[in-house]
Amino acid sequence: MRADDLLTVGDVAHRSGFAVSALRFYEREGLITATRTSGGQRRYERSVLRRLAFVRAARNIGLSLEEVRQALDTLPGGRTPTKADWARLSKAWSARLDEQIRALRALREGLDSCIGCGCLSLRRCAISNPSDVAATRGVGAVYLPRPLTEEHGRH
Amino acid sequence: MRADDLLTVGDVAHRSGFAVSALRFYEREGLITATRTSGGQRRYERSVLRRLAFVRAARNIGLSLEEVRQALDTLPGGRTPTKADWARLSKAWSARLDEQIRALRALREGLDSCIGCGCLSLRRCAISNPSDVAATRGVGAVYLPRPLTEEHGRH
DNA sequence: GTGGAACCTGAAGTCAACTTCATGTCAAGG
DNA sequence: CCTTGACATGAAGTTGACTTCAGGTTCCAC
Repeated sequence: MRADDLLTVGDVAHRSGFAVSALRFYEREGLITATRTSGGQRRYERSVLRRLAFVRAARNIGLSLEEVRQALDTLPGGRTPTKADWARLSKAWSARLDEQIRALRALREGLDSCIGCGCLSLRRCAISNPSDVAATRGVGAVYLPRPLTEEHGRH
Repeated sequence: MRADDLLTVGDVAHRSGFAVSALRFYEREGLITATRTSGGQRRYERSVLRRLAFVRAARNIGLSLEEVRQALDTLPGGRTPTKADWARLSKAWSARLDEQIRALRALREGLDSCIGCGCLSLRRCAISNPSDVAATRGVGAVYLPRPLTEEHGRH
């Protein structure tokens, strides 16, 4: 960290928990931006940390990078995102999580009714037929998040 | 379908909802087996359908193919699996689903407490720190299933 | 006995989200 | 000034779960 309050990739990696390679990747994908030194090295504003916190949170909820990018794009260009911005975005996540939980419960419900019956029929078993599960609830695609990783904790 | 009750790949693909290419892949991976005609074409026993129902169900729960393979390997070699066999295998899923639901709820809980607060801090926010969420509940790795796909319905 | 759908194989491609590599440049403490 | 750790780049590799491709073979209803 240096006198002016710009951060190097190393700083940002350390403080965000993302690998340097991931930061470069995110930049290519348009999720974050950086200024450059005269020598071409990246320098980040402090606000990138919040943006990255957003990215991590969204990824944990199960959004793809593309979705994260789109969400970030709806943030007002110039100014720092406000609480209202954050609330708007996280509200959508809430519904998404509800949906995910609902889908899992439906699956669990089906499992309970299947355990011991040994049905596992391609036609009848709800566990083997998740699209039916979703369909009977009148919902379209059901998205569940990728596995939560542990890799990013204290280190 | 032919007189003897062996099924062709096409039959199995049609009735299981898996693509022919997936069936060949599963065979290479040791999830299913097939006999061959004198000409080298695959012929499946009817029981492969139940096995595939298991695969689909397990995948929906969120197991990797490797895990599915291991589970299937515990099935008794010679005889046809009984209901009890299938029940034993699917019983473990219940805990797994519970764990997944629990993890999602923890996430959702954190989200609720975050909405509107705009915290999104890398250090403080539970949504940005799922490993903490998992840790405080005293559980190890938290696995969530891959997205449920719709592709497999009527067609 | 034949036409054509269905089948065969190994190799390569796909997708997401990154990581790793090879090779070369920058920055700053001593 | 110089060393050396941090940084730069584009290209290629990784993983899981398949799909697609190219080029040939089999099956079986007519």
